[in-house]
Amino acid sequence: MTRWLNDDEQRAWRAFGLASRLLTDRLERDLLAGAGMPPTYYELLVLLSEAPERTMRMSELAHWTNSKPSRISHAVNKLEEKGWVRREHCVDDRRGWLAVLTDDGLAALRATAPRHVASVREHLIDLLTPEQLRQLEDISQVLLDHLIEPGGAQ
Amino acid sequence: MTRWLNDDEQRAWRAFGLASRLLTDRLERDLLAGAGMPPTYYELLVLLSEAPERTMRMSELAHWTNSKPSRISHAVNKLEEKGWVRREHCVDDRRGWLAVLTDDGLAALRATAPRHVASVREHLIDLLTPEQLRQLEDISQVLLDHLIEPGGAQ
DNA sequence: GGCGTTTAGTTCAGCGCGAAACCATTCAGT
DNA sequence: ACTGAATGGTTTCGCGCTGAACTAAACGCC
Repeated sequence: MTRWLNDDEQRAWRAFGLASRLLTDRLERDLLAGAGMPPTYYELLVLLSEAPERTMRMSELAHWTNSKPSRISHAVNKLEEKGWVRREHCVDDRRGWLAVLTDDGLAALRATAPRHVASVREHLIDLLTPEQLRQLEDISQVLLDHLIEPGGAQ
Repeated sequence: MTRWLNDDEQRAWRAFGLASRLLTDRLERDLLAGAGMPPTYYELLVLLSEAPERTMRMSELAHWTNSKPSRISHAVNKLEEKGWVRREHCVDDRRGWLAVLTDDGLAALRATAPRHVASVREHLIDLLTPEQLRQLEDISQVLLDHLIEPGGAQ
């Protein structure tokens, strides 16, 4: 009844599972060592830095990071403590809050980015041929089309 | 000075990063719903079930899961509470402990496996062509050769 | 044999996260 | 205008994990 994995499938799945876990761990360690923050926080700073006015609604941050509101709330708290982000009341909807990237936050991001990019290069990009990189993108896109929830994350 | 990512690299990296995170999350949710345990615990049961006498040293478990001793210690505690694993003193080295998969543990694993395999199929294997699956394995292997620490996990 | 060093494993404090309960504001239907 | 439902965020609690400090047993070397 159960369609078990054959040898090829087994090997591919195990290799992929382990590789993506190790890569994630490694990038996390590098970023933590270099920037004192986890990748998820870094991602928030990147999003804010690319947004108009360096500002985003909490719910937008949750949406674009495919995560739950509570995570954003926790994260923005921590980033606020570090002085990298500040909250502002939302004018047109008094339930909402805006997260604003501060100058210090932008500086921290700029100081960190080179090391992070170098890490991504070292442990992923530069290991693969351009052809493999294209294959990886195609494969990832297939997974994303399947996995992304229609309305984004809640 | 910094070699920034070009567009192709950027897209590949972002797609891969997000896809592997979403896949991990999804498999975790499925497994948690179906078996009441996180994937990491499941992995331990699998390892034990394949080991001679359904038995392994704590340090071996740590080695093969590429993880730290403290994680194994916590995990085996929890699995012991559930009655799926029990500890036995190691005879030839009285510092060490053996983790033994109980009959209940094996039963729990067997009851869970089909749903887990179905989940892996649904969200990964069956989405890809055999060609893509082979590419994914090759790519993963490149990463593993680079990332695996010579002596296993520390 | 005795003593410092290494090794196996546990414990404790703290982190990032999710689920669920909760509060405040806004919206929809009448 | 009023009331019930939906929405935006926060808070509390518990989980799995890590790093560091710690205990106990084994090893190396004289």
